[in-house]
Amino acid sequence: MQRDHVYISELGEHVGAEVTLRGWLSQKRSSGKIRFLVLRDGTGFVQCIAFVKNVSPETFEAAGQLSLESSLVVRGTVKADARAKGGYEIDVRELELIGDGGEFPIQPKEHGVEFLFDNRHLYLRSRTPQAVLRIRNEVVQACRDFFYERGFVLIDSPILTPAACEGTTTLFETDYFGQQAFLAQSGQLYLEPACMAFGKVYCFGPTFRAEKSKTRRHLTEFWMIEPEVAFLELAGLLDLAEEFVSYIVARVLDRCAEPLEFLERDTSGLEQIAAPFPRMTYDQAAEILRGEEAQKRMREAGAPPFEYGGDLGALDETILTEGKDLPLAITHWPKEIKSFYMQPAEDDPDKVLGLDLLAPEGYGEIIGGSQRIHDHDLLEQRIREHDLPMEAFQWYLETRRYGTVPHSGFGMGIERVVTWLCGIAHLREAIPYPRQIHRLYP
RNA sequence: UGCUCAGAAGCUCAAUGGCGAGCAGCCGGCUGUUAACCGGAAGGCAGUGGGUUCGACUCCCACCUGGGCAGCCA
Repeated sequence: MQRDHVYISELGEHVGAEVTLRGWLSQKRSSGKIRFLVLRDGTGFVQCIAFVKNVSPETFEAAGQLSLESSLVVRGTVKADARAKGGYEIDVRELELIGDGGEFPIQPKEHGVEFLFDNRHLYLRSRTPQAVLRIRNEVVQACRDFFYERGFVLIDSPILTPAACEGTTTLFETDYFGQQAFLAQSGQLYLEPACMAFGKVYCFGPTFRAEKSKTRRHLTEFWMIEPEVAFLELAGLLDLAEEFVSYIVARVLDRCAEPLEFLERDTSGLEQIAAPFPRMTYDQAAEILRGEEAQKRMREAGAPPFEYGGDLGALDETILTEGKDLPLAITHWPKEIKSFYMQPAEDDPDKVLGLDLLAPEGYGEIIGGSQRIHDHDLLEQRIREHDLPMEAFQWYLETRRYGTVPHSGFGMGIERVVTWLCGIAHLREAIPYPRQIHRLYP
């Protein structure tokens, strides 16, 4: 493509030459005879210097008048300068204002959470969101590459779904031409039939949970990537999950050094990550959580004590993973606390072949999955036990009626992974426009 | 939904029951700044409603709005 301008990331190829840059004014400082304009164009930042003797009086005056976030065309000479961040500066010859920045609400200073997210559409221009969202971009691309390279076929699942798959309380309800419909909370039920057609499939899209969660680990709309594989059993699923996570981490370390550094992410732990990960059963985890040490921690934190048979709480997950570099896989869960479609363990029918993968450093669950029940009658029985509307599951049951095979899959929350890799505190930073119980704007 | 914290200038925050500052914006100064610096003017019915008091941003009650934590889960 023929261009008459260059990007900031390309400045190294143009040292000594006069170039045209296009972007936004991200910072400015001025003195009597010299003005510093920091330009941002999406590929980087560069400081442009307007010196009174090198530009016309009009241009010098204009450089002083510019407000933050004004869009600009800058013409000037590229100079290598040791004083410059990034190594280059622009000796400005000419400035052209495209759009005045006005009184830009986001200032180079601290702001409150509410203000920043009320202004998320403008906050995206700041460095921190850009670093996080670039890492998100890499995570998503790595996921797609991983599955593509291994012959998985992308099967997009519907977002508008007819009936409650796992109970309606956590689903957003909507009206579908007079019929009740729900926003999907998982593509899994649609992937299981698809894996009987393509063998290895995955879906990747937004999913919706109407839970009134108010924590740093929850969004009402988030992105989940879900593989589903025919003839795969729990052991193979563990291998797949570990290989998958290792691949993503390696890709981000390889290609996102700059944003990781900007976020001041200590990557020493991430660099250790490679399959296999430590694995334990629910019973083994319970053993640790019922230990003296763990119980004491829970009392001190005022957290509810762990009880055998129950799900893991946030502190439980932290106790199991803190100080560890590798994620932790937990399998063989009590069937009462897991979904109806999970395959029972052969040697212990009270346990199901579920898999949770906990990120290290207390970042919590990033993957949840299982081997699925492939026996028609057993699945039908489970649907009945869970008081689910049998008629809504007829098509799902048919996967088991016609040439059923053991199969397994999992879902990975993209924002959870991004939050962990970035080492940031809150999931809302990891998605461009977060949706939370108290946030539907912008 | 429960517990907890907080609502004051466009933004971020001080102040024993008797209203202040920084940043942004405006005016002016400075040839190397890195959230630049220096000077000046301007900017306020303190979330809403009630109560206590000579007097309430401050103490009490209710409500509203949001943050943090918990549960639920990715």
